[in-house]
Amino acid sequence: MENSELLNLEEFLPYRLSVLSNTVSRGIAAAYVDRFGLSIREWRIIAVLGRYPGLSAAEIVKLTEMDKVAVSRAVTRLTGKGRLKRSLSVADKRRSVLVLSKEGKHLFDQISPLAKSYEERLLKCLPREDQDRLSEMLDNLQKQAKALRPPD
Amino acid sequence: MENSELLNLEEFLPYRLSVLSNTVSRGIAAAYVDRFGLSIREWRIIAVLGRYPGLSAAEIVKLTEMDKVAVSRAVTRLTGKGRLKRSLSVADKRRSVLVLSKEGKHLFDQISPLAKSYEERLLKCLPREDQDRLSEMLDNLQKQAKALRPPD
DNA sequence: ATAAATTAGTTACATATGTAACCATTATAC
DNA sequence: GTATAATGGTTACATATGTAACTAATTTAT
Repeated sequence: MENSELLNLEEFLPYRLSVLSNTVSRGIAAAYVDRFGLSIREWRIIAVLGRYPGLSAAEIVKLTEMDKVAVSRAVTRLTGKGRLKRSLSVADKRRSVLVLSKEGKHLFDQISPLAKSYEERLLKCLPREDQDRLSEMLDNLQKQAKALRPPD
Repeated sequence: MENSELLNLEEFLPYRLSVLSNTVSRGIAAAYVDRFGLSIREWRIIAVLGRYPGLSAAEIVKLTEMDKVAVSRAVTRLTGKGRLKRSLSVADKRRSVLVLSKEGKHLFDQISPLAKSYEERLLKCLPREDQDRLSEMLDNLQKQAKALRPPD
């Protein structure tokens, strides 16, 4: 066995992405989980609906790459807490139509600046041109990762 | 409220990192989870011990940013399945000394090339110089994210 | 030398998660 | 038009997970 075939975890991109993503997600979560009683996934749904009101659960799944059961459950919880309003599409009675309630919007308005502030501080470690380049690379990687993924 | 303060999820780095990391992790997991009966976290521990035999659980925690309970449990499972050998440090009887068993090594040898092959295919979407630059950026981001994280 | 604090690791509990099976509705095939 | 397939979403089950409380060993302070 060639040593070069063995994995060096510290240089392994998937591993580094995972570690970074966990560190970052927890860093942001620290700013809202306790304060607003919102899980990371719930916040993600608030955030996506804040941007795109009226999405269905399936559309949230596509946008966020979250599991559809996870979305269903988070939506149920958020609706139960009055942070989301759920109705059925007239055109297709299977589809839900999801929008933030007044309270949900308020949450979105409060957490958005916290999240953006975190991002800003995080990106301070990169020069502006690197930031743009990173953004492009992440787009490309995401497309490639999706292409490599076996069909469900 | 200025619109610029509101979050645009698609441009939000933490979100994009999370989505990418999930897509990638699942993409690789598809190659080993069913085939070798190994969870993502178990594989991560195999991988890190393949590289650094003799680590303690706490050292694995530091290296991987995994939760210490998660590590403890994965180690217990792996030991139970005969994929890991656990002994106690002579110098400090609290510390475990963890090494791959023969079977664990075999797993590491089998999965490493699969993982590396995935990484190679993933990185094909970036020119070589971008790859190097990405690597640097991820290092910087990781350091920054750790610095921003509130102390435990 | 001993009490208090720290560290390594595990356990118990409540909650979260993934998989598969399941309705209900809509689309497709014939 | 009816049977079949596909889609949106939920539920049930087994497992996985995070938090906090815990034991045991070691270190630090006095």
